Amino acid sequence: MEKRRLDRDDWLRAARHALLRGGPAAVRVETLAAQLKVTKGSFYWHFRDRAELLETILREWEAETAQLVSHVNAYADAREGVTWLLEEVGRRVVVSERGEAPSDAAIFAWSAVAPAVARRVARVETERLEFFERFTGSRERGELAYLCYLGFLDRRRRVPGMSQRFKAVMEALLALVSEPQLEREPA
Amino acid sequence: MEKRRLDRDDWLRAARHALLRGGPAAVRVETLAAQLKVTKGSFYWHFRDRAELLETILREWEAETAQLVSHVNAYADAREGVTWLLEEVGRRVVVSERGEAPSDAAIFAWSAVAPAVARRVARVETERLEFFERFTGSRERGELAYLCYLGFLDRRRRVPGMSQRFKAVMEALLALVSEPQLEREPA
DNA sequence: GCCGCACCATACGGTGCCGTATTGACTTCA
DNA sequence: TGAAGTCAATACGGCACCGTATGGTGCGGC
Repeated sequence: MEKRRLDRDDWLRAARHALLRGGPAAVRVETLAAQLKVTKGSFYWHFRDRAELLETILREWEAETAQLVSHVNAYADAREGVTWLLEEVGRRVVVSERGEAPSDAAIFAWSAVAPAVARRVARVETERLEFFERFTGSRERGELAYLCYLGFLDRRRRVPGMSQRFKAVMEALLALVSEPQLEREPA
Repeated sequence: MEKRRLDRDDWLRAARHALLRGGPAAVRVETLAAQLKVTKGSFYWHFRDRAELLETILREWEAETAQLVSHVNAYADAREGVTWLLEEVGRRVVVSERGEAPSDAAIFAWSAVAPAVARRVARVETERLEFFERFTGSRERGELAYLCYLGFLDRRRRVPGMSQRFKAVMEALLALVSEPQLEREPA
């Protein structure tokens, strides 16, 4: 039944899932081993130690998100880029819940309790913010849009079925930040 | 030097701070004891166990936030309520970093890794959302505004000095969601 | 058919943490 | 002064986890 031997990626999948659900503290070698129905003898074959496992997950995320940014920046028309981005991120929001890919939500929650991770996450975020700034034509609105995305990731964990609303919420958001700012009435 | 004897609230302060910085996994009896320069013999005088400590923090937060909501709802004019709210929350954002009061940021990060906490947080959030809905006159914009607040709490952890920008960011946000939605152009 | 490699099991020492039990010390007030 | 109450130190058993050391097992190649 099932596969008998595991590879490095089986461990990574399990670890990503644990990280998403319970944070870094839940990524424990012996617990993962139990879930995978092997002993930790297997783990220490594929990884030097627990730190290497976590570091690998973080690096994967950095690579994936960097690729995403560079891809969306390749669009001449920012609006087209956003359309593609929404589609793509919408997909990832789903697959990452299974541990198939690194997840923004997991990494952000992790960064909240690990300053070293927070610094690396912040570096990635500047690229994202620059994109949103260009898209909305305003540093201020770009930031607000991004904060909204962050809030969605957070709140989604508390609201079952919110993942399905991703596209709808994001489109409402873009409609808001794309509107030209109205003039303040002089009196 | 300093105070010699501790009371329950000394432990709570330390625990809130640890929760904010490192999440629930960082709230450890012996670690807190070391920080407070006593042994855990003291802790188990003031609390039945670790669970009671965490439960107390959560309850305090629930009580504080409920009070906040009911106070802001007492304003006949929602705009006045928001003005007060911003002032008040801006204050708390600062004091909570010292552990003096329960912090939204700490609780939310906690709820990300503890489903039982997430359920209780979600309950509180419906009240908040209802207020923002009334204020913005739109369920959609109210939600977006709240998501933005959540995002701010998250991102603030990665950006030193962002707390100072709280008021500015929130005012930009309110300006955005208060604007009457423009009509979609028919063609 | 057996050799070697890739993967896993077993067993161990070490550490950090929880919670209990017991004793000690300092304070308050009769 | 002495008894009761409050807070803290010490010492212990237990568990979960990390990482290591070493032995076991199946499978491809020769």
